[in-house]
Amino acid sequence: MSIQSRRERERAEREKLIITAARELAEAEGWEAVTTRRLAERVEYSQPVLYSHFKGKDAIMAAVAVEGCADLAVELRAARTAAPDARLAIAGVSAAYVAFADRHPALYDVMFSQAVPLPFATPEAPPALQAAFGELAETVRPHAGGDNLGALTETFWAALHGLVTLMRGGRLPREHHELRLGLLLARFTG
Amino acid sequence: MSIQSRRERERAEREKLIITAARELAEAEGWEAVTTRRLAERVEYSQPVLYSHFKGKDAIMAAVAVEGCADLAVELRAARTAAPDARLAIAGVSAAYVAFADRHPALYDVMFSQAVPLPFATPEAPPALQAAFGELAETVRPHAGGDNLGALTETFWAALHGLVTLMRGGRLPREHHELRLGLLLARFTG
DNA sequence: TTGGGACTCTAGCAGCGCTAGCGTTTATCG
DNA sequence: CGATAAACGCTAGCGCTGCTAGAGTCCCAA
Repeated sequence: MSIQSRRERERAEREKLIITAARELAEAEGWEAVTTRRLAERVEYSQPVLYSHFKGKDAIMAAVAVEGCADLAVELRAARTAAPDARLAIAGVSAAYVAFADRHPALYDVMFSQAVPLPFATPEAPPALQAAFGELAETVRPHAGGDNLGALTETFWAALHGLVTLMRGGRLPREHHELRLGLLLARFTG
Repeated sequence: MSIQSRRERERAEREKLIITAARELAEAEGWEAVTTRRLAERVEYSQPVLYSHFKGKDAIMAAVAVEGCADLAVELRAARTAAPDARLAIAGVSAAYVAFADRHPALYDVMFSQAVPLPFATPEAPPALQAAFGELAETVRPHAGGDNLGALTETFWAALHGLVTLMRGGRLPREHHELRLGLLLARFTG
């Protein structure tokens, strides 16, 4: 029994190693630089080993995305609980969200922009993902009034996401970012 | 003189043919199906001909994106001018925007999501792109109050873009779409 | 008619995601 | 302890990608 469990543990460690290596490579050089060959070389195994852990490159990206969601949830929670009132909370959480996307562009992309094989808007979505959304919802709640909290949170999230992605794609000028964020907050804290 | 101009005209026609073929292929099967080989076969020329017109696949995508912007501008203008008042105008334009993204997902992606070699948020941006943004700005203007029109338009656009992309990426449930759009409009038409 | 230049083609490079099948290493059982 | 079988990771290779060098053809001007 102990031998088998040791092998399972080693397998799990290697899987974690693959995910971490993929994330580091992506964050350092972007996802286009994450090839199965480079990834295999980095974890010091041959290419086919990757496929004994994951169905394909997409699945590796999905695993990285889940990790990213957990990290984001932690940061959003910290920003929310550190704020003295609801108004500063939504401002702080928004700033934290944008800062996360800015600090981890490749991670953010795989979480929310790229197509990855993950269930998102369903009860089967990864808990880390639901946790991140939950933090946003708790932040929005005091400003919801009579509106549907879930839908309002989704709308606010979408606005943040749009600001982040359009700016990073060069579609919006960086210089007015703070102004835009302020306008958005004004419209959602009315 | 006439011979040279004929050749230039034929060259321009072929370039247009390439762009149209790329767009049709992308709209029918997505950008991952648009390979230089398939595209060359479709226009009945060899691969290298593509590179005598465009620097690379990215440049072809950029040309398609510009075409898409022109189309979008036309549709937004139609929706805006058909509305009887400012409130219905912003609702109609928003609906037209979302409908455009829904009908032309590949086109929308290359315009606003994918990385393409185009100047966006600068005076050198393609006129078609500025026209599309201008339509949005004219729609937002009556609701701007004392706020900076450009920044407010950018913010509203970002919100629409976020709703569209998160929904199409499976991050937002489709069923609450109308509700979310309504909440957004309520917040921006105060 | 002929020389020269513009133009398009064939063929190929390096790299991609992914996998079949071989060889070694490892655990189990007589 | 020694033989057997299975688990495992490797090498090698497939079909594809974007892109390009260089050969060959065609057309226009003198």
